[in-house]
Amino acid sequence: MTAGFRDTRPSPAQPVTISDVAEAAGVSRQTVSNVLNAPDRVRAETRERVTKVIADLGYHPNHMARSLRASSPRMIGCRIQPLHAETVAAIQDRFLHALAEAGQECGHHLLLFAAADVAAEAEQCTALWRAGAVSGVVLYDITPDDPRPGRLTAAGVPFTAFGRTAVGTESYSWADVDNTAGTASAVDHLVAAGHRRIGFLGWPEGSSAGDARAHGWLTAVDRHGLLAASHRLDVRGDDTTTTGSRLMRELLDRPGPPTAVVAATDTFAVGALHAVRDQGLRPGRDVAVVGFDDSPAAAAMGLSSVRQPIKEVGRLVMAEVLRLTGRPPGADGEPPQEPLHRLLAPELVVRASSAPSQGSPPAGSDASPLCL
Amino acid sequence: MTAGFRDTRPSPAQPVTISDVAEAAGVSRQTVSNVLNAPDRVRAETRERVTKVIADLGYHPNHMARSLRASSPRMIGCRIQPLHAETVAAIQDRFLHALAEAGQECGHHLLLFAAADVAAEAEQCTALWRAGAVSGVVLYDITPDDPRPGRLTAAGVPFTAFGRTAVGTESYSWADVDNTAGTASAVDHLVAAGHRRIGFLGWPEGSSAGDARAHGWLTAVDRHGLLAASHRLDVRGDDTTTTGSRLMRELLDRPGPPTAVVAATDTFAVGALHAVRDQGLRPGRDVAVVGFDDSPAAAAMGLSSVRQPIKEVGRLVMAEVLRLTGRPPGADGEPPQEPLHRLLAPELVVRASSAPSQGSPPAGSDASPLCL
DNA sequence: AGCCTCCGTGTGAACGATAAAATCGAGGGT
DNA sequence: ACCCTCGATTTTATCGTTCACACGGAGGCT
Repeated sequence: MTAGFRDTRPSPAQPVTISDVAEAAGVSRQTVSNVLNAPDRVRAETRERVTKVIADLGYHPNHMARSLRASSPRMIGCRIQPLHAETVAAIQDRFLHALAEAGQECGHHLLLFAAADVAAEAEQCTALWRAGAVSGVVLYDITPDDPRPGRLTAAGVPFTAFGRTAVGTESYSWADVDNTAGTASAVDHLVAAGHRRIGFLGWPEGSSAGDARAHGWLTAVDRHGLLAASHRLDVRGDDTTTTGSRLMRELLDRPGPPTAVVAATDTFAVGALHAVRDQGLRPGRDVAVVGFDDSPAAAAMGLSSVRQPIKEVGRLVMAEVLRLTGRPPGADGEPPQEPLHRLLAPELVVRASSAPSQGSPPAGSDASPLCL
Repeated sequence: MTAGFRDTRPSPAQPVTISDVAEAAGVSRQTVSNVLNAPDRVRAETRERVTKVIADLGYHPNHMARSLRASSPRMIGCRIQPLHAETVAAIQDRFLHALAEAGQECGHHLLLFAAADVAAEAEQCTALWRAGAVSGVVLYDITPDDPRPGRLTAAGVPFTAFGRTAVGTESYSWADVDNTAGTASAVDHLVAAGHRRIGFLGWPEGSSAGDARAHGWLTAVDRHGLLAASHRLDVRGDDTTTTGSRLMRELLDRPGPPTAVVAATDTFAVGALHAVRDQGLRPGRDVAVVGFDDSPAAAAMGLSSVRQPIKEVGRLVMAEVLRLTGRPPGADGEPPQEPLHRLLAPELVVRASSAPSQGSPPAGSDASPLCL
């Protein structure tokens, strides 16, 4: 049934405290504390003795006690969203992982909570902060008219956002991927490959990232003087492969069909690839496709895609929220800290779906053959 | 730059404590505490007065202080994995959300951390528990020879797993989806539809869920007396649509090709659907396909799929780990608690990819038309 | 009247850790 | 011999909350 009746000593029934260590080492509590927090104040000999006892007893400083004393919980709050779409999900996963990893390096952990909607999320954030359970919070998936930044600012909760609203972005800290530059670089790449009619597949207007991606496509097409040829090749729908397929078929059926498309997500792009092949066209040779997000599926299928530096965003956002919580801005006369506004450049990963003419790439190259 | 220079009162620079409330209400700390934790011990009149002051001052009990006093952090630890495959990711998202939601109902939160591998994860779990940062931990994505349950048991860390190892399952608490029953029900469904040669697409041996799904297919096929016709139709590879496609093509090229396949994941299944259509066959009519996980993609594409009751698993796992942490098993003479072993039945969601003969289903039915 | 009980409230201690201040001993300068 | 400094360590106080107990007054019972 259970392992053994009397454990040797690996799992102490009573957790070992700093006093236990002090007693065992023949010093006072504070000396043990100094060994851990200010080793230079302790004589080398004593330090070694205490360190050994700490290891022997398996002592770990109590997180709650430390947080209480420092009145800093060393926790960053973050909501986990229910599964909306596949794309969001994939990003959420990677973002949360990046946050957790970045926080861990400075001894901070992630406190995850669920909330029904953004209003409930803002309330939760405020409550958690007031209760001293988190020193700050992270927001993501920001919509243009998102109420969260405003409410948290009003409540005085330190936070940093991945993404930004349409207005008021100067008053809070955020980091965002330059979606506009992402789709623009995709267009540049396609133009350089000789394409002149370049379509766009994306969400309907109303999302922050989506609108920026559409805008990047539009301005880049215009900049290359291809607006007249391309501006009718802008189609929108919800983010599924099915819709991507349908939209692409529509485009190909038009009088002046595109020779290349930029998709707002890999999901759209995968759907588009199917549609291309359905029409008996060769993806990458007859019609080029570039996706967005560089999902595992893109790598597997040889789909060119714009890679978001999610890990970097996570690091930045975590670093910023920690900076904000470092010294509360309410403190005496201190000048209020300048909020962070950072736009990170995404990176276009070229694969077979948009560069078949590359010939046989060297082994291990990212431009793997298109196998659909 | 910043909103205002002197906030009216919404964000108190100094957090309001229980003593502040006590002073403002003209009672002692303990009375305020009683109002919150044992209202029946306080006279109604006093209770109302204190409650009002609490609301006015916006008092929230300090989480850290409460945890320290109770020596129970009301936190459950859980690792977040880096993105392995798409399938894992989708499940991870939903599982973490289910956990967070279930925990919230009893005032518990999720502490997320990153770890390079299972060994590091076990170490982190132990450290977090020793440090009193979590009252217990949750494991998931368990492999047959997973070292985590053993190590955590040895360290005395309360935990519950989503999934189980090959041996020793009786000594720890777990909940799992009955993967075997899932693929078996898919086979039953296909047999009922008249299929006799039923293939299987899955991972190579070595994963817990994967082996169980393969086993379910095999035993069900055998039970229906179709082993001879089907046993050579078992193909394996990594979990990508590309591989799914390739494997399906292989199956269809064989002498006695399958008229239906059961896939270990929706990813395999989506790939299989592509291959079917490539051969000029009609998915659902000529060749039936059933996936696993009921991902959003499956719903969108009309792919029949076995749905895992993730939400229910999350609730169960959270409830169990809270039960385990309720009273430490090390306490005096108390009989050790019986660990939980629970197998949850998945549910087959039939859609067009395996039941085209259903004709036009009533509007809103799950058996939506197959649009690939 | 005297004693016990019960109810509402207040006081002291403790949870485990750490910042700040006090203490102690050794050495150095005059 | 005295004072001073300096480094190593201990003592004291504190973070915000809750448990265990003490206290005082009202009421009932003998």
